[in-house]
Amino acid sequence: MIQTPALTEDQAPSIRDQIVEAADAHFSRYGYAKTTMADLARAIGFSKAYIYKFFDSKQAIGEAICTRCLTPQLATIAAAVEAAATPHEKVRALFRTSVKQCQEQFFTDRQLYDIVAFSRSENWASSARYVADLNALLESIIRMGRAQGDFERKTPLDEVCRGIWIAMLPFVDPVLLQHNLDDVEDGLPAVIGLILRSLST
Amino acid sequence: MIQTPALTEDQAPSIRDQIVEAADAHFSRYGYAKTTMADLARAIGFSKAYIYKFFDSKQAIGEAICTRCLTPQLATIAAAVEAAATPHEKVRALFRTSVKQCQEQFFTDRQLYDIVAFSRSENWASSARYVADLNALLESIIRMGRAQGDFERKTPLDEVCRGIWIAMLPFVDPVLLQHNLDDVEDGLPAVIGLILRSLST
DNA sequence: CCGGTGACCATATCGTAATCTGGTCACCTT
DNA sequence: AAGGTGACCAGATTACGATATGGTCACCGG
Repeated sequence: MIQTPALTEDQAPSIRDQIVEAADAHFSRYGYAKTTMADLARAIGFSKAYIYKFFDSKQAIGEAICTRCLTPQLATIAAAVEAAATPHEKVRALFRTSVKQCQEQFFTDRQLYDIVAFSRSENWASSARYVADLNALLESIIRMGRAQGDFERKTPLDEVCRGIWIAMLPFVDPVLLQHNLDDVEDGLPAVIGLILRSLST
Repeated sequence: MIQTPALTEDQAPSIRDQIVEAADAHFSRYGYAKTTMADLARAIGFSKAYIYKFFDSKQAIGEAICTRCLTPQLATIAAAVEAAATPHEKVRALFRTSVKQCQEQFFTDRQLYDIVAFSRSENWASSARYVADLNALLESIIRMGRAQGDFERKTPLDEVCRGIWIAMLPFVDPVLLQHNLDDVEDGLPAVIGLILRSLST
């Protein structure tokens, strides 16, 4: 199956890509709500109706933008986890960089942060994937930690992951993080410490 | 200093009490926002201005109602903690009954629940006291658990309490609890278990 | 002085008519 | 058929005057 046209070396960007690019620019400048489909259409020089040949809805475009934000964040987190030596350190790295990424986006790209937060609160597919991936990563770390004998093994794996995720919610959920920004400095280490102690044998 | 008039056995309720009573009735029927000071005034048969001789603001009345809700809840929680045998059980009792109280109020007195939630989100004195009291209770339990050798003692007490509180936020904060009602059944035991494991030696 | 109030003000809230926006569809052009 | 569009619609949103509300104050009667 041919994946892309791939006719020329630096081919003209596909219409779809143009839409995403325009959406990124507009969303990050004016926000999701205040950007209209007409704005996007004008930006790419086609009619509004044409956009619907590539995206089912405005939300679908929003999800694409979210994925665009979230994918590199996930990669950074995965890299940090990779770089950490012990399972303990990996758990710490997972949550510390996860929160740091969120915070950074909050201060540099407030508009996009709001979209991501909204996406999370509405449980869009883009956010659902991100959450699922983070949880899978967490689970794999705990599995490894158990295999190496660093973590306790009595509690059901699912329950442990569930508990950790909920405990981290105030920092890991963008909507909640907004209200807890001041608590990150002191509170985050406290919760991570709590989690690490709960995992220890 | 004389605390109450205390002239007759079942004396006429003080104006202040009448106001609180009327507020309780109106708030729980129509909600905080839709109850006007004029409504309250009419209910007690005095003028609106007169209410301000007893309360500085509508919010002050709201706080009185919150305290009225929260005080018995706190008593119930304290009793449950008292009844529990071990520090482990006391921690479990603290959070289980705390959440149960919230849930019950949510289903039986939705309007009042909303006021309490609002009070919490705005950090009114009524809620601040409740939170402070719960935290003090938690701290005393952990102190006892440490003294008895049931809980680990390395981690600073403050940090432990802080971490536990934040981890429980999704269930202990009325605003968040609303969005997590479905997660209580599975999630709450998971988080409490997590906390208990983190406390163990 | 104590118990109590009507009239008043700035702001919040509401009702609603006008406008805007997401989304659809028949249809056009090449 | 493939690429593309204007015109249209129901419901969301806005603008804004009218109304309602929290709060204050000078003042009244005994």
